[in-house]
Amino acid sequence: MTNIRKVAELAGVSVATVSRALKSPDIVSPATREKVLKAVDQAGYKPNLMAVQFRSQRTYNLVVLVPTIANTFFARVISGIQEAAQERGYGVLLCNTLGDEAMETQYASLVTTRQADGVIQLRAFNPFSDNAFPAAAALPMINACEVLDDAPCPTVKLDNRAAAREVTEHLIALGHRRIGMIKGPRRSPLTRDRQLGYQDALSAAGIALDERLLCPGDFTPLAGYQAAETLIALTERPTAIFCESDEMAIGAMSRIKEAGLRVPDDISVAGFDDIAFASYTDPPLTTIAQPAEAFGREAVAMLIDVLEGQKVDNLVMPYTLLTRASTAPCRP
Amino acid sequence: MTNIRKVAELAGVSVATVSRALKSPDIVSPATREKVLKAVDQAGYKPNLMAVQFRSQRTYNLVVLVPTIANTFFARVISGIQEAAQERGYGVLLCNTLGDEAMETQYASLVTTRQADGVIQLRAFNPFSDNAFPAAAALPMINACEVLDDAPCPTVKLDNRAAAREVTEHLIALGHRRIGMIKGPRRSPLTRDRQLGYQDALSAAGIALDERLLCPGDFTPLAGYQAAETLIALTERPTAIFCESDEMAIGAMSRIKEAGLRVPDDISVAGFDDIAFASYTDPPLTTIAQPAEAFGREAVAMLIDVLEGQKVDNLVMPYTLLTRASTAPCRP
DNA sequence: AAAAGCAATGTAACCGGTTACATTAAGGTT
DNA sequence: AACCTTAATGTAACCGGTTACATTGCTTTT
Repeated sequence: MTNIRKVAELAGVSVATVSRALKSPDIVSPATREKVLKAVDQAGYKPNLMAVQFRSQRTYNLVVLVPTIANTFFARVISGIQEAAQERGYGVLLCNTLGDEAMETQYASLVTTRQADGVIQLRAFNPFSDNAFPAAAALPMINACEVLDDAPCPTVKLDNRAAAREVTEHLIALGHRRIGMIKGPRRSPLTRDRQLGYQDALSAAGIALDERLLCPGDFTPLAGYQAAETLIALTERPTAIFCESDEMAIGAMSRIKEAGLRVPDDISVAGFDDIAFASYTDPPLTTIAQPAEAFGREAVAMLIDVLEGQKVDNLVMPYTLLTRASTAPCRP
Repeated sequence: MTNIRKVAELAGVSVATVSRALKSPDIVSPATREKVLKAVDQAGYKPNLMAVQFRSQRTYNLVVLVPTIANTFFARVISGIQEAAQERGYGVLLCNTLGDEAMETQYASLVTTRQADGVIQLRAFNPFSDNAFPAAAALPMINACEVLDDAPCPTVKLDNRAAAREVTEHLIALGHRRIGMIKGPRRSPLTRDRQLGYQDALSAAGIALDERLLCPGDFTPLAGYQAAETLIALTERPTAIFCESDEMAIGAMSRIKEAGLRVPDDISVAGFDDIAFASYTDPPLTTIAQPAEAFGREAVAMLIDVLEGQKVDNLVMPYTLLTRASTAPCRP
């Protein structure tokens, strides 16, 4: 394989000169530069980036820990990450963790073994919390989307509590008073915040919290389907359901219709995320739009700032309530 | 940072012995091994894998070129790739190409610059076709899912022609004779094969091909929505529509209902891929199930075989027609 | 007992770049 | 003309592992 020494030989200069001609063209004479470039061309020389990286101790790779790539919201976040990383000359090492903490820890350790420069964690878990890592060293990481309360690093998130409150207020404004909620995984701070927002709206409207209206889920259509089954089986069934993800909302609508009920006539349904399918469901889904790609882009920008030693502040992203046909006035 | 020399010093042995104690424990004496392991532990030593990779000229990274990660079918394929790669000790460098050939070429060149060992291309394009690459060298690559006719590498694909024929035969068996088709991008061999299968079924049933029933699309819900608009505006509108992807089928169903028509009563709809939402649409979608994760796993296995110098054969994956409620007998 | 064989370990070259430092040559100053 | 400055280039150390080859010391063979 052609290396820098072959090129140097071909051009009749030293390897240092070749390196300089390519990296800092301004400090070699035009004539030499010309010679070197010709030799590079002739030899079909491409620098062995592994050697470059090894020398500089930078890989220009970022590890991304994603709970599940099958969720279209995360797919969009990853799109944003990938785009921004590419622009800045970084590669993206993807890890679909499925919430497996051992796997997250293992991938995060790519940073300590120098196969990656930093980590973007999209789940509320500190992959460096394992004993294997030196507690002292703050390893380069950004926690985005689903954020730890005591994250050991900068974070990018949504004001989930405010967003959930806004959806719930929308349903209350439509006259609903029995509002079910299909939640995310129990231990997630994201789920807790959204439930708090839901409760904020209820208590502001003077509606008592009914625990039976709260169903756990895991963000999949199946979970939404099953939770809806529970909710419509209640003796006093809800007239509206707020789902913590569009995927669950789609599952819930499917079950509601299967029971012979209509959306929104019998039950209004609201989701969260505004995935691509949200405007193509029947009826189109009322939901909270999150700037998914921007989440990814910002996380990359912040991580690179961290890697470059700059000070980085936490970021809160904006959201929008999109009112579509799946929510309508309550008909008693 | 602690390196192998520090460990050697601490253990009172040479660096070579440390290296051997870790890599081939059987060729050092038990006593020495013990000493070395203790020193490793004490120093908190982790090998710098960048150095290892540099030395061995293997990165244990695979580049994956995916047309769009936002498509849930590809998200599943990537899951499979990631899982298999992880098991075999490889990382996955993801590139969401959006069909941009320059980007694909750029990422593929990571192989020539030794930042990755091989490429899995999920689109019908040879990223090494650029002049920048030496034509002679067959670079390690697998072409999966959407496969080139003259792929310069092993391939994993579906028998798209047979699958499309089976869907179309299913519709014909239900009595449909005017069957619309919402296709993929014009130049894709995958689209061509599926159209051929569609035509095979038609001609076997003695139905003449009507060009007006063929609409191009790009696999997104929006494309399906728009194509359906065109189809239902025809003076003699189709009684069934075969979509080349579930995402388009979902868009199409949305437009059909918007027009006040019912699925399947007025128009049957069939998709392709069996994405997670396919069973939660209203009505649930008849479709072709593809083993998406298996595609990914097989591609990884094949690529690693290639990297290890083994001979690799092309692979054809199985499919299944899933008959759901979106297709029903034709009512004239 | 000398020779041969072998296990365990050490020495140092090596991978392919980058870069601190040394050297050379050319131009400018007094 | 001697001295200084600066630009251009060369030399070689360096990053952190791996491994071919050399060395040492012990055991076995004849």
